[in-house]
Amino acid sequence: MHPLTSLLPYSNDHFSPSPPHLPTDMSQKTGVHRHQSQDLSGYYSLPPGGVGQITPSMSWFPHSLMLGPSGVHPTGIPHPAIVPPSGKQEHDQYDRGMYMKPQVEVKREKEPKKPVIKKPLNAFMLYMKEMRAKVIAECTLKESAAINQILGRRWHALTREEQAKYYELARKERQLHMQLYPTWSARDNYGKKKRRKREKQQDSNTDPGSPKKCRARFGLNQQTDWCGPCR
DNA sequence: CTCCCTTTGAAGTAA
DNA sequence: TTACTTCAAAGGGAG
Repeated sequence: MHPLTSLLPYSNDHFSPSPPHLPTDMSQKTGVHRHQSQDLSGYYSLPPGGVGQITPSMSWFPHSLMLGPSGVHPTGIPHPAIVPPSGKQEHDQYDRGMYMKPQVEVKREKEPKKPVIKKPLNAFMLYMKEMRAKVIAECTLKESAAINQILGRRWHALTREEQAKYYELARKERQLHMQLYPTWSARDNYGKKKRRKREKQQDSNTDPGSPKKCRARFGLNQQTDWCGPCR
């Protein structure tokens, strides 16, 4: 289970700050302020003097300062978005506990290199995290690309209420992320991944592009052009 | 080793 | 504004 999401009391909608029928997320841009997110302290029972006091200048912080000896954030929330900057940061974070690796204590002399703070997961990503194992078990597939296609279909097959759960969860992830790293921006990770191809995703006629774009272009219903044992 | 693939959604950039 | 791009996860496959 996602160490962060496991903290989120989304088991029910009793808190439901917004109607559950939509991915209502307008609040994040319009209402919520980066330093004073009203409702979060209640959700995560942040100690007074916890993240609420994070100053913009502390947007990134050496683990030695902000994380306890066990790598736990002062709030007690082991946020998984922090990933050691060294080596590959893509396939070894979150549930492997690697984000807790005390990379500063290993090589502390050198400049403490900013820890990589990853993007918060969106609703679909959270859904994938939760359902991936189940799909793999059902389908005997292993390749993530194939699994993700199935998950994409299943995502669309969900009811609005079912999706709303993940939208709500994602909203909280973003809010928590915002509290923990007030000055973080998605821009920070731009260009961190090296891409081999892509270049120019041009020509809309000969190259249909991704299924998503293709469906959008032709107005296809995603349900229709799928078949196979894994539905 | 590292990147690609593949999905959706959030957020960034460029026009 | 609008359109396009990048990155979040994941793990087998490819280079």
